[in-house]
Amino acid sequence: MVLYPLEHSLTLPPREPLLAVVLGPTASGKTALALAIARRFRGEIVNCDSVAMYREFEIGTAKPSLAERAEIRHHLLDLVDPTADVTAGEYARQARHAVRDISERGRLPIVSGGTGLYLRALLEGLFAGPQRSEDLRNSLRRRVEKSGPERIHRILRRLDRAAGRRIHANDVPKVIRAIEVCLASRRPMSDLLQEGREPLRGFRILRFGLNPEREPLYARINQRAAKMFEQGLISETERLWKKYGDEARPLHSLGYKQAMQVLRNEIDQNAALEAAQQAHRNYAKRQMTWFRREPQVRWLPGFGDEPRIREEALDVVKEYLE
RNA sequence: GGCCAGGUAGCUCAGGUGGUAGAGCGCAGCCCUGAAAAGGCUGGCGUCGGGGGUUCAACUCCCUCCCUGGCCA
Repeated sequence: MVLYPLEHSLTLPPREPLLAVVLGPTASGKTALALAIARRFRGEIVNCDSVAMYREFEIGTAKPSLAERAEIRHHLLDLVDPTADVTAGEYARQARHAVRDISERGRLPIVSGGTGLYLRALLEGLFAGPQRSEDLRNSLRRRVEKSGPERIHRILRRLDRAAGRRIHANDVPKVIRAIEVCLASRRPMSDLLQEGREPLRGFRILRFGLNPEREPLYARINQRAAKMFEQGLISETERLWKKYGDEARPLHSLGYKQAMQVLRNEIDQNAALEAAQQAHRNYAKRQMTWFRREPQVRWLPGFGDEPRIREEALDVVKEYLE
């Protein structure tokens, strides 16, 4: 925290630049709202969607169109190769860089996306933990396959009692990460967490949360998934599968995962569509749970492309800039 | 019309020598500190198709009716 001892006196602190954030569940119209704000206030958009960072994944990611990208500059889109692994830490570093760069050029940075962890990493920071270790993860995963999740949870309880209590044994990825942190840093992860995070400084942050009603949101998710299949999601998946193989992580994400099942002849196209719609709906619900506890969110009761929602948001940004 | 198999939670289905029922999915709520579009936790009284009978007690046995699917006419 930057302290201004004279905050309440006549000497006001210098006004910090604004950072706008658009969050909300998938298909709630984040892209439309971010674009509207960018057009009106000379903004540039910083993507905060994990899968949209991968190049060549187009149809299933609902990235902004090429025309929109030509009109408004976008950052952290199409940034990495499909075989690479993006991480929250790497995202946060790059996104902070982008946000500062935009602001220094006198533009309004607008962060838009639905990946809650990445957003938190960007704004609040992560704890000073080690990066991932693939060898350790693989060996722990093998142990889970052989003897079940309880086995490695016992290891965690020995290394870090508090973390063992907090993380359920069945939550294998989190158990593995906690063990990894303890071993690599030679300290309990709980201690490291106590030491806190390094938040993004130097901005006034204005968070917009899109919160349409559940039923219309689910309907829109269903429509959008159907459209992705119509537009050739399966052939895009096939092309990327042939080019990069099973290891490409985004092939396991929503929509692509179901398209892969079709390509492997495990399910038919109709079942794939229904499964993809279901997966997107489940995802939207988890996003809402995550975002509900995000601090200081200005909630907008509708979709980002509705005129009344857009006008409300634009008015708020205007107030903040005055 | 006859025979067979079924009718149990929103859906797909388990189950019970008679003591009023579960599982997966859905749905809802929640958790989340470098795989996060991942992963996990919690929540189930529902006329056990309708009616009648036997019984202390029936969703479970008996009778009957209705519905669905299949086969045969």
